[in-house]
This record gives sequence, structure tokens and C-alpha cells, in this order.
Amino acid sequence: MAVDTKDRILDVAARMFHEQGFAGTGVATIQRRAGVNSGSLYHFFPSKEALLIGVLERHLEQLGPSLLDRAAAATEDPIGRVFALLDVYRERLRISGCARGCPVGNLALEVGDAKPRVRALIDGYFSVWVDEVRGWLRTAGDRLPAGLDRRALARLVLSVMEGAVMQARTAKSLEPFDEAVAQLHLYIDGLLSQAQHGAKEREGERSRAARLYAHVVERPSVPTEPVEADEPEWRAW
Amino acid sequence: MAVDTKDRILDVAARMFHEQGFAGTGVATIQRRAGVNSGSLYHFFPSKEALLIGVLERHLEQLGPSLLDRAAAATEDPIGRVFALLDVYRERLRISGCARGCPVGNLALEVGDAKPRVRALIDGYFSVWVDEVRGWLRTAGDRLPAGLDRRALARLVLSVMEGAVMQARTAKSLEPFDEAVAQLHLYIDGLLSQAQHGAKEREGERSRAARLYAHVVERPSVPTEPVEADEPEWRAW
DNA sequence: GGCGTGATTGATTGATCAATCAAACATTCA
DNA sequence: TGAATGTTTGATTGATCAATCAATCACGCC
Repeated sequence: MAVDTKDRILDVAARMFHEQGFAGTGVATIQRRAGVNSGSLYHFFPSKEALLIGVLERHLEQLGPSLLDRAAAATEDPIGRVFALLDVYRERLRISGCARGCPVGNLALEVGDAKPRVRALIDGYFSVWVDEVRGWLRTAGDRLPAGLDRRALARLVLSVMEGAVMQARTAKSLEPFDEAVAQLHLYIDGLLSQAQHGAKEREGERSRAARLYAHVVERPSVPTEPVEADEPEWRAW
Repeated sequence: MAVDTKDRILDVAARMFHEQGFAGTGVATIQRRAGVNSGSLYHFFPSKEALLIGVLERHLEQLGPSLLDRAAAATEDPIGRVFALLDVYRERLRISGCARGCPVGNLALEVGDAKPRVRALIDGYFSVWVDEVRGWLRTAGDRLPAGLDRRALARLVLSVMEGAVMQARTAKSLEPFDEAVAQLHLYIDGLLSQAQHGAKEREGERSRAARLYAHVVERPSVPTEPVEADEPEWRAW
């Protein structure tokens, strides 16, 4: 029964953190909704932050099985997988009435860098996400332009997803999400046909865009190095 | 002095809501940091939510002068303006050590639809943002493909910005932001050259991507109709 | 000088916050 | 049967929460 209780707590906490944020969720409410007494909750999670960490660790565990693998199972086509993944988020938005998108995105913006352990977990979550999509894009091989930075494109996909989810939640409508994803689709299809034409006129000149942004294309994948603030004083804007 | 006090409160509140979120910020802390007594704060803002609304109204007021207009002033080129705008956000990330990006994005994810007035304000903020960028894109005229949905592209730009800011904050690095924006740049440059070629072979066949997604291109701009949740029960994921 | 009005003060409210604790309970193995 | 370990109970802690209140202050107008 111990496992059940712990899981029940994590279920409720995950949902509430997702809907109301971390600071906006009271421990007492989690207890009540999970049918658990306060001492019992603190038996498994010695602090509220530990509870948040538990929730994030579970999100990280389930990222593969319940999200990436599902998208991968939807189709063999690596490009199709990208949009299958986006469609999972779309479906989650839909069934929740545009209330819940990515469970980690909220927390990412909320906790900032106040809690290092939490930030690291979220950073890891995004990294796994991006790496998986990058893997798919690499599988696409020469269907995509040779010089294209697969990791940067994967980052774009994640950015579009998070930003689109944000707007869909605010607008309480799937339209912003669909619009953004449709544009992403246009971009990737453009890349596909660009690579197709490039294959014919092999060794031909690189596209204007590729020339212009050669310096940002296919850079080495260095670990993200935290930057420190250098602002002397804060000014409103 | 009255105006000063109110502005001082709004300054502090805006900053703290941005950094720690709404629920994560205590009114007492705002009072202390603003050098104001509790009664004085509640004289101007009858509730914490009223304070949040005041902050958002000011963000909305300043969206034009301190953000859109600045980007528009940077260059006459409508496409250049888009990236000038993104660069403003990049600069804000940089000077804050990747702690602060869009002051509204956080609140958008946090409050959800609990407070209707707040949601409406945030929705309005995003709408103004998107409409302005759409205006620029329209100014670009036939430099962009004729069938391209300018509003959807503007939505994409906002999505990329918000999503990229989220990742930059989590990673404490500008790299994710730069990668995502670089990809967006590639897309838009592709659109530009696509329109350029299209101009030559005028009346030629539409691109494969445009054919595939014709149904999502240039749809009428309908107001966002809130969707209601239809989920019978929530399940963890 | 007296009056009115809005701004300011700061103590105080009850509620809720995260967290603690000793005691009771359940389960397992000796 | 009984000790041991792990789990659950629920009252309780002090701190902090948003919000209220009567009282005082500064300042313009008649």
C-alpha cells in the first residue's frame, strides 16, 4: 500500500502543479485530494520541494514511454514522428479544454533558477526531448539539407510547441497552436523539397539562407554553460 | 507623490511577478521593497489581483512604445523588424543572465483561466503583439509568397520567441534561443527566396508544401472562441 | 483659520502556509 | 508470540499569507 500512497500523492501533486503552479498549490490541498494525512505525505517527501522533484523525476521517467515512444510508434517516417509528437500535445490541450499543455513548461518559467536541483531536472527534460527529436531528424538523412543543424531544428520544434501551447492556453483555443504548427510544417516541407532539389543539382551553390546563416548552422553541441547576470540595476520595461 | 508611490508599487510588483510568479510573490515583500505600508498599497490596489491587473495593463501600455516601436525604429525593412524585435528579447535575456525574458509569458502559464480579467489582458497582449508583426509581414508585400498566411507566421514568431525564452531561462544560456531564432531565420529566408522565384515563374505551380497545407493557409481571422473541457476524468501522464 | 480629501501609517485580523511530532497501526520475519 | 520496521494518524507548531482598520498626515480650497 505504501507504493499506492506515494503514487497517489505524486498523481495529485503533478496535476495541481501543472494547473496552478508550484507556489500556487498548497500542500494541505494535495493531502486532502490524495486522501492522505500530512504526516504521511512528509513521510515520503520531506519537503514541498522534494515533492516537486519527485514529480519532475516522474515526468522525466514517463517522457519516453508515454510521449516520445508513442510518437515514434505512430509512424516509421521520422518527419511524421515530429508532427505525431506535436499532435500528442494538441490532443492533451483539446481534452483539457486548453488548460493543460506541457506539464514541465509551466514549472520551467515559474521556478527559474531559484532551486538548482529543479532547474537541472527541467533542463534534462528538455535535453532528452530535443535529443530524441534530433535523432529522428538525423534518421531522415539526406531527405533534409546536408548542412542543416538537426539539433537547432529540434530546438525550434520544442520552442514552437511550448510557445504555441502557451498561446492556446491563454486564448482557450486550439487555433494559435494549429497556426504555429502549420507554419512549422511549411518550413520542414520546404527543407524536404530543398534537399530534393539539392540532390539533383548536387554540388551546386548553397541556398541564400544557408549562406547567410552558415555561422549558426551545425555548430558543435556544447553543454549549456550557465551565464551570470551582469546587470548593475534593474529597470522596468 | 501619489503617482510616484503607485508607480513604485507597480515597478516592484512587475519585477517580482516576473521573477517569482504571482503566487510566489508576497504582498508584504512588495510593500517592503517599494518602501510602502500595507494600507497604502491597498489604497491604490484593493486586492492582490487588482495589483496584477495593474501590472498587466502597464505591460500592455508599454508593449508598443518600449518594444514594438523600438523594433520598428531599428530598420525600415519589415522582415528586419521581426528579428530586431526578437533581438530585444535576446538582449533582455542577456542582461538579466537569462533570468527574465517575456514578462507576460510566465503569468500566461501560471494563472491559466482562473482569473478571467487577467486571462483577457494576457490574450490582448499577445493579440497586439501578433497583429503588429502581421502588419510588418503584410508590408513585406510580394517579397513573401502570395498565399502565405501572415497572421499564422506572426503567431509562429511569437511561439518561437516564448518557447526559446523558456529554454534559455532553463538552460541559463542564450544558445537555445539563438538556435531557435536561427532556424526561424532560415524559414523566413526560404520564404523570401521562394517568393522571388515565384515571381519569375509567375502563375507556375504552387510549391509542394503550399499544396499540402493549403487548408491551413490564409484562413479568415476569427476571434478565439473559448473551448470547454470535455474530459470525464483526469489521468496522469 | 477651518474644512475636506486623498495619501499614509502600522498594528491587527483570521486564514492558510509548510512542516513537526508522538502515538497508533500494519506488516513481516524471527 | 513478539520484536522490528515501515506506514499512517491528526493535532499542533510558528511563520507567513492577503486583507482590514482606525487614526494620522499633508495639502489645496474657501
